[in-house]
Amino acid sequence: MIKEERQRLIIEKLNRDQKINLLELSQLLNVSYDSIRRDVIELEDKGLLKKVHGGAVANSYLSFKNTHNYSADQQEVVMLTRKAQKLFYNHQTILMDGGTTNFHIAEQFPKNLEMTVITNSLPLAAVLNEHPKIETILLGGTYHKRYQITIGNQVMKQLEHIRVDLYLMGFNGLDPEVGVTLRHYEESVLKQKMAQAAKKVAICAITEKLHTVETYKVCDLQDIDILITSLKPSDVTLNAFRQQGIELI
Amino acid sequence: MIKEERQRLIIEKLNRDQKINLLELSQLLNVSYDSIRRDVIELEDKGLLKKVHGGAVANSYLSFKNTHNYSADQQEVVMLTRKAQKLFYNHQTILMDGGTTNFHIAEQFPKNLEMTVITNSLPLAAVLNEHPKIETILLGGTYHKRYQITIGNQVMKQLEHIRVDLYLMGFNGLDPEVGVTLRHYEESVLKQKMAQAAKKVAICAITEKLHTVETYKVCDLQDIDILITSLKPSDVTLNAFRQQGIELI
DNA sequence: CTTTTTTTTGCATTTTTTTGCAAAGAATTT
DNA sequence: AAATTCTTTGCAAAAAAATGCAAAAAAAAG
Repeated sequence: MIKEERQRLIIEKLNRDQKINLLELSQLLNVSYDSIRRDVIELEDKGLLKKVHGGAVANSYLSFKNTHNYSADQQEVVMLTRKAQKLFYNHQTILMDGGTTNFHIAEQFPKNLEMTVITNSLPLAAVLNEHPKIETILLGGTYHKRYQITIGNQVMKQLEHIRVDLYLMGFNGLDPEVGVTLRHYEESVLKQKMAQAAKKVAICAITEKLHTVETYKVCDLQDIDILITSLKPSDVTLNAFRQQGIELI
Repeated sequence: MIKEERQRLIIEKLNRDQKINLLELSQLLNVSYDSIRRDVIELEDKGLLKKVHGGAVANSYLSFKNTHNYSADQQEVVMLTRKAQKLFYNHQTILMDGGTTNFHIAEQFPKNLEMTVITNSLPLAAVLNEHPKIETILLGGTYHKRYQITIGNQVMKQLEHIRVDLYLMGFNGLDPEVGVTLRHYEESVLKQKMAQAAKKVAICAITEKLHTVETYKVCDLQDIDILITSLKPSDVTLNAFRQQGIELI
């Protein structure tokens, strides 16, 4: 039995039962315990499950948001959020705003990461509850019910007193010509201010958002320092970004 | 059976029954009492439930609203939150902090109530999502994971620029002699500031909290303007409050 | 078709985690 | 205040994980 087949079976069983037991599985598939364990390690690296003592569980096992319907895009998001983890290390202070991508990145922070996160997103603050070593600071302001973030003058004011190592910017569209664009005006202004408060600006772009242009412009390409993408380094699309001296991950 | 599976089953049972008993559960799952207890401790650390003597109860607002078998306490809360609705009318600006009582009061706001609510509680902001005509303003600051509120200097600063019609204060203990007391120091200071920012201060006290004294004092009885209680107006306990000119509901 | 290189696999050893137990200490009830 | 019930703590046995190593299998190179 080849490795790929085993791993496929593991994922299938995991989807059925929501959990697997290593010993049981090794007997079922008639391979050594170690092989199964190594398979599970690989699958965890791919972000397809979560390893626990004695077995593995589906990724969203104990979380509130297991209602998230995983689409075809999901695979790319998982990969991107895993890549994004390279940006974070202990004793940093970072700024993160709303958006599902940022939410997923925060979800995957290592449990022992010691960091300060400043945000205007309530779901983000909620998810950071799971990370005891992360200090969360919430920017106060008018609460926007749909996006579940705070916006407005008060947020802007607080940003004036803030200087962070990194700003992880959520956005709607990214285009080599136009720059970063957004659907919501108030947010676009806010994000400009946030970018000014950070030493470096990073964005995490699923392929779908590349070459997309929305109504309100946030900033030019040159204002971005780091781009996380799932495209291969050889992809011609990335040349424009490279010319601007943007670090690619 | 792996730990994660047990923990999932605990959470599931908890969501069904609203409470669990450790001994019963250890027999049901056929593991030692200690294992269950350790699971419950872990789950409490993750904020998924609250440990009590001999068992655990569902943690928050997330679940206990859709249950029908309210305990005696809960029935009182329901009655009190109904009474509290008299305090609110259109075009007011009110200040509300954290705590389950305030949460339940906000839940029961009429859907057409037009009001501005300023709060430092994330669950409160979340529940006000259901009330389209209420404008929510969130006070920013350091996020306290356990209480799910913002605290600290930044909150204090924002309060300096605020003047509201009513402050609905959450608290732990109320005593005619000592005044209003709290378990958490930082919060007690914050509440003092909040009281100063309001024209009137109201508190909503279940009978259990009357004559309870906690570690940190927030304010004297005379700083309270309105008390919502389920005691009958004839109750002698209330005389002390009446003498201070506190309006009783 | 060999030989070399790489990958995969199973096994033994060490290290870590989990688990159940018992005794001591708190809290709750009677 | 005594009795009961539950918690906490330390400990040791058991279970599982990580690590290093060598044989087997597969892939690549010659």
